[in-house]
Amino acid sequence: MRVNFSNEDFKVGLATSVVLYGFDGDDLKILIAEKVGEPYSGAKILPSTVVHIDEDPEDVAIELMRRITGSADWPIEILNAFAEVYRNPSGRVVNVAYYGTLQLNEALSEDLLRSEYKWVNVNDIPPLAFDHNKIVDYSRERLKRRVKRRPIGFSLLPKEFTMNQIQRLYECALGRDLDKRNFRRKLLKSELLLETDHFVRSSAKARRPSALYKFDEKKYRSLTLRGYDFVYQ
Amino acid sequence: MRVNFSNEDFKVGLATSVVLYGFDGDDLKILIAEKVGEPYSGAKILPSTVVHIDEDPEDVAIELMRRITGSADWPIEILNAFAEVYRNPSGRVVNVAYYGTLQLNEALSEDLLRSEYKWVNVNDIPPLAFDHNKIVDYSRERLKRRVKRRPIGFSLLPKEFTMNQIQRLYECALGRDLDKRNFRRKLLKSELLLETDHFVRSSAKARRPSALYKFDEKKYRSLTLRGYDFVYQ
DNA sequence: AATACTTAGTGTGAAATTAACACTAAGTTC
DNA sequence: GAACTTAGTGTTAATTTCACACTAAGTATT
Repeated sequence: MRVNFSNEDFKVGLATSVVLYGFDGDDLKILIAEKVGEPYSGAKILPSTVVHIDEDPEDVAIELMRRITGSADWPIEILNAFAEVYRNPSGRVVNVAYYGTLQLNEALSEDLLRSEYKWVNVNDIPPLAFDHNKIVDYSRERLKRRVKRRPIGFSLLPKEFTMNQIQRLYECALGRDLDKRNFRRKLLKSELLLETDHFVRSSAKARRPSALYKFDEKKYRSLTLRGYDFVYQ
Repeated sequence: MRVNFSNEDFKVGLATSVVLYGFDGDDLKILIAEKVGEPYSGAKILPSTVVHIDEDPEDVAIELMRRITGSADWPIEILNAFAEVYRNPSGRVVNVAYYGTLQLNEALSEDLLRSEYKWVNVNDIPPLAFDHNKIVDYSRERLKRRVKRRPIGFSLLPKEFTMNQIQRLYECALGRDLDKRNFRRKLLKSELLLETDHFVRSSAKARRPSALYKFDEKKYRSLTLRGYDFVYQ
């Protein structure tokens, strides 16, 4: 079998986009940017950047995430190559897309307030340039599957969280309501959660404070590495 | 956000490789080719080809499959982009890989005997050039997941097949033994199988012939389209 | 015709998991 | 201390999963 490239074949450009998920306690959100410069100036897009000829798309995606969020330590995973022939006036571009999950804390929110990035509810994604809506849809399917099989949700939660928060996160990711009692039972049985002795008021109106949990990092890591069936089909 | 390409960035080559799965009744196999021409002449590789600047990798992969097997109608699915920076002396190449499942019938086997392609047992894959072993591993994981969630296995079986054959296929794909009684029960309950009134002898020594089943195409298609939880976690 | 041989095909019960369901507990505010 | 709001808790029935071993059918051999 012969696989011969001619000079004409080396004219593709590489880009990477990242779908960055955050959870504010009520809703699952992703980061959207506004494009500057032609083509599609002013259009909404996923955070994206060029991958230069000597770069690994994953490294570039991680660096992009660091530039946006200030940290490169959020988990990131490849989604796919989006390689359809679409017209970008400058030439053909293949997009290697990633998705990541991060803890949407206040500091991060404030930093981003003064930036070109906006958190958008996943149920309310505007039309995006290129095929970026396709990438978002793809990442949501992936997140849904991951959440079912692995305790990946934790990377979206703050260090300490209430049962209601994590349940709400699962509901957002899966797109359906879950039974409170069954959810708690299932989660506690996994033994991934550690009770803390902290409590919070969930809202101004709330009377009884709710207990805060954190997760058992060691157990979490070992379960994340090997393929463990977590909660919810 | 600014995403600017310079001319220097449009120097990537695109290739596609396909992992084509076949099942001969006993073992799950994939097609391996031998590379002609530098680099890596003589090395084993996945069936691969250049994607020209104006082509969609999926179309190219389908055409490649047609060239090899004589038919473009086998199901094919994208795996991923394998985009690490590895040295191909002619330039940087990003590989968009696919996997497909086909019915390994006798006609096809004979055609391929006189070709450069060889069926290789999935448990016995030789070292391949580039990062093709990585692609194969990735495709096996994918197949494993698919087989668990969808009745995808059928595309690997002949029109009519025995319970033992389909069980063996599942065992190969999942890499573990399954209980005969439980397997049959589960599969029959799915109502995807139609009994035929045909029988075969499974081997020369076998005495009692086994019943042949086919699958209910309509039901199969509807279950394949929506996300249906099939057999085996 | 009887026997031996080989693979096909079948059922049951225990254990675990899932799913549905509604009330009491705790703490705050008025 | 009463009212309010959200937190937190148990049980039961239905379903699914898993482990396990014998009989049935047809062919070949004598």
